[in-house]
Amino acid sequence: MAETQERVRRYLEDELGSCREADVDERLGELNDLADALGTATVETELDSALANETRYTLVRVLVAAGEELCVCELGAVVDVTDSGLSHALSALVDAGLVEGRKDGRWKKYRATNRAVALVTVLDGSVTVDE
Amino acid sequence: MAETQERVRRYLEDELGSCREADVDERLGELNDLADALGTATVETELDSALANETRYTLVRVLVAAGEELCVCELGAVVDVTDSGLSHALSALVDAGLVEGRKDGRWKKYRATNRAVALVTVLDGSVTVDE
DNA sequence: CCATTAATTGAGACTTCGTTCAACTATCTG
DNA sequence: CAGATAGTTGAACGAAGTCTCAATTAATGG
Repeated sequence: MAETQERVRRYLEDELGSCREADVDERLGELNDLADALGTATVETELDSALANETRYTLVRVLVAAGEELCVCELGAVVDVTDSGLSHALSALVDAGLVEGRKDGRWKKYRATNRAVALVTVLDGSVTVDE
Repeated sequence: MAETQERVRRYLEDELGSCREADVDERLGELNDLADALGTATVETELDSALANETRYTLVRVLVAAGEELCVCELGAVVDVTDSGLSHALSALVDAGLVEGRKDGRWKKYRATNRAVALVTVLDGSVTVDE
């Protein structure tokens, strides 16, 4: 930490030609302001984590593409895990707010939430962003 | 698999009142078409994985917020890992196409790519999607 | 009310991640 | 060229994640 400050000081000296204590402090302040504006980082990391697994990602995308509720038994035809694995995956997606479940007699149906639709839409698009 | 087909068959019988073999086949076909349209799933899972960690996510967001190159030494002031950990994180982000690095004398500077800007922008927004 | 089926839960095995430590490369400065 | 500094690399280890198995709950139908 003190170590880090020293390095930034030398960097600024290099960049600015000269450098006072105040400059280092100001720059570190700016950097911390940037970081502080990131209060929701944890929430969004959890969101990403939910999609950072092929089973879950496929489930979400199928549900988004379907645009309607699908039965667990139908989802089982789409991913290659046991019933148990499927259930664990769906429950993780519910926790992340990407999917909602509804029990219907002896069947259970899941559908994508608005958030899931928004996210998947953008992820699809982002891959083709030119740079 | 054969097990899954049986269950879907019973489900469709339940939903439709009756059900022929052809109906099951058709439904399974539809589901597989949905899944097949997801060819890029792996790529996007990797994208999400890159952001599914607080260190990396913070780095990307700081770089996006900064809107300019930042020196590794400056980034070190923002996340709480060793130099080595920071370097590993940045290299993972480069692999994911979210960040680009440039060597400048004895310093190294990183900046966010367009893809990173697009993704972060949407993730910021998605959290406030009402449902 | 017993058997069957849909789905979930928890425990445990196995894998993948994230971080640090130590060693290394490259650049600058005297 | 010697010493210091910026940053990277690879090995290693603990933590977290993902899957399966076995047991369990809940709904249905004879």
